Amino acid sequence: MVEPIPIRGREASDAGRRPGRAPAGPYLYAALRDLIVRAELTPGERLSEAELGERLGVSRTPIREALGRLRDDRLVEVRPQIGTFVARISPAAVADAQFIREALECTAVRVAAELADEESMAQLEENLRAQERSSDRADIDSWQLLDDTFHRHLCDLSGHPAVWPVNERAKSHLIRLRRLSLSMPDYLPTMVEAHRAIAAAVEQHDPDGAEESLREHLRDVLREVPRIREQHPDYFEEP
Amino acid sequence: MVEPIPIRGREASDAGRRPGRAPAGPYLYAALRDLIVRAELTPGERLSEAELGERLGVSRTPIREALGRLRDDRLVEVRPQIGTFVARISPAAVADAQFIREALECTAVRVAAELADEESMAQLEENLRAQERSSDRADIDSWQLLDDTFHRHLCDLSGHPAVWPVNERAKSHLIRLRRLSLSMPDYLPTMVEAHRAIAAAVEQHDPDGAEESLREHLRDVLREVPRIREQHPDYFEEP
DNA sequence: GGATAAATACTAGTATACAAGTGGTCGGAC
DNA sequence: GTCCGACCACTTGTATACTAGTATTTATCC
Repeated sequence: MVEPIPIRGREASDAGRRPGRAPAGPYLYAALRDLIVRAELTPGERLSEAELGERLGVSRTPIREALGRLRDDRLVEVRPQIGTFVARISPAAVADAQFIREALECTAVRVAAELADEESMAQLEENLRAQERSSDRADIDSWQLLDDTFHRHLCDLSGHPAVWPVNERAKSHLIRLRRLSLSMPDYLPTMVEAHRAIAAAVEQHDPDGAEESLREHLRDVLREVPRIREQHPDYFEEP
Repeated sequence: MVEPIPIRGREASDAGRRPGRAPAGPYLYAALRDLIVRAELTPGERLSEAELGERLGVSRTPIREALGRLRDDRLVEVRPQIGTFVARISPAAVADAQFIREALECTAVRVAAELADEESMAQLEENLRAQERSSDRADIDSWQLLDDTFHRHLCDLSGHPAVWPVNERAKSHLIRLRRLSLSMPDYLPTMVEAHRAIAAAVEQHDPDGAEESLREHLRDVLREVPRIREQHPDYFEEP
């Protein structure tokens, strides 16, 4: 798993109290979320606050905080007295997340297409070039970060920064699926191409085109679900 | 404030350990959220984990959990070492919440208008009648609950139950404004009328009409902002 | 009386101990 | 060999004590 982290709080050793540490909770949340999204903590896997705390070099307290937020994201299920489990993929939850994501991102991208200017387009273009480089290197990790950033840019272009955090948390299930689908060959270039089509519509101040391209792109991951389910049946909830 | 609550955990007295209590966190979250929404905890007011815990008869631990979630909702601001404050109303946050709410609810109501059947319409009708009774009695508290339920029904009619919790949390700021606006006379009947128009469009399987009515209704609260700001300038963030 | 430094009270973040409940294992009875 | 009950290990939820940092108050000096 991961190493002990520089955080506020009492350290096991007394070797120098370094002031001004950030609270551990948000960091732990992001780290655990990443492990779940990348299926390093696999769906159905049991987590233990005590064990996670030991491995990450903190007490249970900030672990609980992180797990609480992950529970809000429906990425973990907490069963009192029994344990905490990485949530299995539920088709219903996936459909819900897809609905929410489409509602938020497609509404945002329409506004983005109206408001786009040279500076924002330059930002998107830079991201797309970086995506291409990651795609050329078949670097899935960095590509997924850039994918996320691309979508974030689109949302931010709407002028409503709060959209992204809401969207980000609501689409957690989809990100897991996306990551599992990225293992498949020749997938990254297709994704980059789709992103380019969206950016072109935004640049041309075409809300309808942007929305259509984005919706098509967002629905792409759903087409992979049966294949993913075949490869990883235990990742999915029992019917 | 509120009374001590029946919860799991060690009680100050040893008078009978009653098993099977629900965790306190969710209850505390809802209770504090309600107090904030109703402006009993006023914008800018300082909260103390220790004091809240004392008043509510629990330790700081579940209070921290509830405050953490309220922070996620942007209803409180946590300043380490200094204190926790009820968030003031920020016009930018209001605009963001409005955007998200419209995206989610207007998308959902379009689907609801397609899927509506007799049973769901009966449910909405029952809620509307209850709203009228509350309006006749000028009972703001019960009306607001019914208002929320009405909107929840609309979201649930989309077939995506996860929309409501996401929407509910994202629109926290708006609910505060709505509550402040409800103090104004003759407001409730106008709200009920708007709800009726939305329900009629849903019944007539008219997605465009439903969306338009709902959007108009949702934007109504924004028109009250200048007046609310005049009455309660200290509730608002400094520019 | 005003300015400055030290002391104090308070805070959130965290670690640790305690309590209630669950599930698994083991031993005894049939 | 199977079933049942007791016991134990483990869990999450919670309370309490500790830590680092901030703001206010108090004491001292000019």
